[in-house]
Amino acid sequence: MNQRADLNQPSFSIAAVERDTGLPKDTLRVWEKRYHFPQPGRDTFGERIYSIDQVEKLRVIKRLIDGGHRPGKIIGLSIDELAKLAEVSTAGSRIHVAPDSLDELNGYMELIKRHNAEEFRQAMSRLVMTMGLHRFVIETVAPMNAMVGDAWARGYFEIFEEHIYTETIQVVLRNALNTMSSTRKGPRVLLTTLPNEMHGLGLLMAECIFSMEGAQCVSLGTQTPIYDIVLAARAQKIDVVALSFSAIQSSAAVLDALSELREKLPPTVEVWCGGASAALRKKPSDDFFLLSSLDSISESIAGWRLRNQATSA
Amino acid sequence: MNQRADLNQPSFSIAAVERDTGLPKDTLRVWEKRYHFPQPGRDTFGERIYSIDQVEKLRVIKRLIDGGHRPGKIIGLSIDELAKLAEVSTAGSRIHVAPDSLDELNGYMELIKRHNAEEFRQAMSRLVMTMGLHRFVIETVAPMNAMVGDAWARGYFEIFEEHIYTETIQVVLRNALNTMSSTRKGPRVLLTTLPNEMHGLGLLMAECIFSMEGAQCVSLGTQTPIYDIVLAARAQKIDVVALSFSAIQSSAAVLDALSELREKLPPTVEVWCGGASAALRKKPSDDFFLLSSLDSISESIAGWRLRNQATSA
DNA sequence: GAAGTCAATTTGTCTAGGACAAAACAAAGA
DNA sequence: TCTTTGTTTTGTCCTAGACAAATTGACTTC
Repeated sequence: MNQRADLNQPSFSIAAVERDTGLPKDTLRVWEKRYHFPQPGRDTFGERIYSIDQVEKLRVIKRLIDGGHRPGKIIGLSIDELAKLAEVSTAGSRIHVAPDSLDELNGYMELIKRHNAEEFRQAMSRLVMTMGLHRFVIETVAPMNAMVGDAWARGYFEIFEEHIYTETIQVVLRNALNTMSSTRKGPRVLLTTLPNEMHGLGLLMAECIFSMEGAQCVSLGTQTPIYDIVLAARAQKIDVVALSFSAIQSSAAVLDALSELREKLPPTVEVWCGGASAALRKKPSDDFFLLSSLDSISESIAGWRLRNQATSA
Repeated sequence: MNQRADLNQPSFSIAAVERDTGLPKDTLRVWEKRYHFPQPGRDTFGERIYSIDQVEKLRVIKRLIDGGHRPGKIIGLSIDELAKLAEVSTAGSRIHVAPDSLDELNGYMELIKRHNAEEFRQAMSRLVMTMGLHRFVIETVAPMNAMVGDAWARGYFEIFEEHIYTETIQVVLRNALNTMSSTRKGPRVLLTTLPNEMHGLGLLMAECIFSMEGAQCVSLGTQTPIYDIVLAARAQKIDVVALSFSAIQSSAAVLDALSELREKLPPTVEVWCGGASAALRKKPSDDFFLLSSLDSISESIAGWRLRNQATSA
C-alpha cells in the first residue's frame, strides 16, 4: 500500500517491488529463504518492507538474469561486483554503432543529463529531417534506447530523465508519423503489447518502420488482453499482429501468452514479434515470427507481399 | 504452464487466468474458498485448470466490480443475470452535454463501434480545425471520455475499442500540440501522474489547455515516482506541478501521496490536481490546488500570473 | 432530509512452509 | 564434438490462516 514509511528512507511493499522489478512475489519470498537476499525489514503487521537499496540491487540482478546469468551465482555479490559484471556482459553485446556516431549519441545523452530538454527535442527533430525517419529510428533511437537503459541501470540517469527522454522521442516520432500519408496497398498491421508490458516506445518505432514500408498500421497502444487482440484483428481485418517485448517479463509467461494468442487467432493472421526480450530467441517457435531487429521489418514485409500478391487487392 | 489439457477444450492455468482477467492469483484462490466460484478442475499435479467458460464469466465479473458492484453479491449469479445487470447498472448516470451535441457525439461513438477507425480519426481532425483545440478538448473529448467509459462498463464497448478510441484521440491531440509554437512567458508546468495511475489521456488534454494558455509544458508521461517529480521540478525550474487522476485509485493512497509530494517539494512550487478521482474532492486540503474542471485551468493560470507578475521574467 | 459517527461485514493481500516439474548444468559415453 | 544421462537449481504452484482497509448499515445529530 504505502510506498514509503519513513520520511527520508523510502520503503516498498512486496507488491511495489514486484511492480518495480518485474520479479513475482513468490520469487521474492523464495529468494529470501534460499539466498538470504533480499532480507527486508518488517512493519508493525509483519509485512515485508524493502529498502530502496534492496530494490535497486534487485533491478540489477534482474537485468543480469535476463542476460543469462543465474540467480544462485550472483545474488550473493555486492552492488559493486554486480555493476562490474554488468559492464562486462554488456560490453560485448549490442550497441553496435560506428565509433564516431557514438560520440554524437553521447552528446545527446549529455543534453538530457544537463536538462536541456528543449534543446534535445530540437536536435532530434533536426535529425529526423536530415537523416530521414528510417535511419533516425534505426541508427539513432534504437542505440540511444539501449544507452539510456544502461545509464539508468548504472544509476547515471534518474527515472525522470528517462521519462523526459521517452516523452521527447515519442513526440518526435509521432510528429513524423503524422506527416506520412497512409497508403492502401500494404498489409494491415495491428500493433500492440501484451498485458504487463508497458513500454510503448518500441511499438512506436516499429510503427514508423511499418508505415514507411507501406503497411496500414492500427495501433492499440500498450497492454491489450489477448482476447481483445483477437477481437480487434477480426474487426479491423488485420493481416499481421505485431507485438513488442521489453526485457522485463519472464520467458515462460511470454511464450505461454504467445501460444495462446496463436491458438485463438485465425490461421491466416500472422504474428510477428520484436524487442529485447530473451524469451523470443530461446527456441524457434511456430507460434510467431521473430523480427530479429527493426531492419528485418522491411524484408518481412517484402516477404509478406510475395506470399500474398495473388490474394491481396 | 500448459494451457490446454484437452484438444478441443482449451483450459487455463492460474497464471493465464490472471493475465487474461486481471484478477491476481491470490484473489482467484480466495474466491474459490469463499464463494465457491470459480471451481477449476485439477491436472495430474493438483494444479488448477480453468475452463474457458469460467474465464469468460470472470471477465464479466471483473468488469462489474470495476463498475462498483461487490464480489459477494454478483459471483453467484449466472452469466445471463450478469449480462442483464451490466446493462442496467450504468443506465442513469451523469454525462451533462447539450442534447443536440449528444446526438453528434453518439454518431462518433458509432463510428468506433462499426470499426471505421480511419473515418473516426478524420472526423476528429476535422473537428479540431473547425472548433479550435480549446473547445474540442472541453466540449468533445471530455464528454466522449465519459461516454466511452460508460459504454465499456455496460459491455457495449470491448477493451480494444476503447484502446482504439484512446489512441486516436491521442494522435489528434499530439498533432495539434505540435503545431503550437512554444512561448516563453507563462509558468513552467510539469505534467505527470503518480505511480499506479496509467491513464495518460487526461494528462494530454490538460497539456493542450495549459499550452494554449501560454504555459511552458514539460510532460513526464505517466507514473512518475514522487521523488522523481521533486528532482524533475528542481532540474526543470518548474513553477507548477500538474497531476491527473482517474477514478480507480483509493482515496487514502492519493491523499497520502499528495501530502508527501507537497512536503518534499520547495514551497514556491505549486501543486495542481485534476481528474475524476473522488479523493480530490473529499476535503479541502492545503497540500494541493484543485482544478475542478478543464475550464478552470484558464482561470488558475490567470491567477498565477497575477500572483507572479513581479517576480516572473 | 442531509450529514456525521461507530460497529459489523466484506474483501484483497499478505504470511508461512512445503512440494514438485521444468530448465540448466555437469559428467559420462559414443 | 556431439548426444545422453543424472544432479542441481529455480520458478511457480499448493494449503491454510491472518488481518487491515474499504464498504455497508444502523444510529444519532444538526
